Amino acid sequence: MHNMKRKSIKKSEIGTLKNDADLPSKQNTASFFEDVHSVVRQIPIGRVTSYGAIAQYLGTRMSARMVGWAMNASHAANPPVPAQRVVNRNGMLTGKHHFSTPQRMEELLKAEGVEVKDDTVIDFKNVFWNPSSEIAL
DNA sequence: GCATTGACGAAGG
DNA sequence: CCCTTCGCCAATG
Repeated sequence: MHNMKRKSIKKSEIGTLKNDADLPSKQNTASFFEDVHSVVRQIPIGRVTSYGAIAQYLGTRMSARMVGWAMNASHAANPPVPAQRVVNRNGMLTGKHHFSTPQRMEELLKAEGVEVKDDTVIDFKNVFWNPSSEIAL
């Protein structure tokens, strides 16, 4: 989104995050959150993707851990980010504890038509959405 | 400035 | 097939 401001992530949420313009060597940090959020917002309803897939799509320059870490700030992003559609490589809802309630993530997914059992997405590979191959550049 | 942690993932045992 | 180790990069104590 052209109008997306780099402050889509509140500094208070990130902590000591400074203005990216003031950090020449780290100017990608702030935009990294935007990139992650942008990708996650493109995940179709009823589909899910993984942290690693997003990392790979954005370029192998950072690890999948940074994607998960970035998601921590997603709740403050605007427009909202459907964080429930991002699970780990096994389709497990590893980020459930970061929602309002531990069961909230599963509820959201089921409401979208994604079957979940035992904190894992059923038929994961079938509902998996790979940004690297699904997003047309 | 070093050690630990983290919504991860791949590799090795 | 389960568990441990390591790499990844930034934040935190």
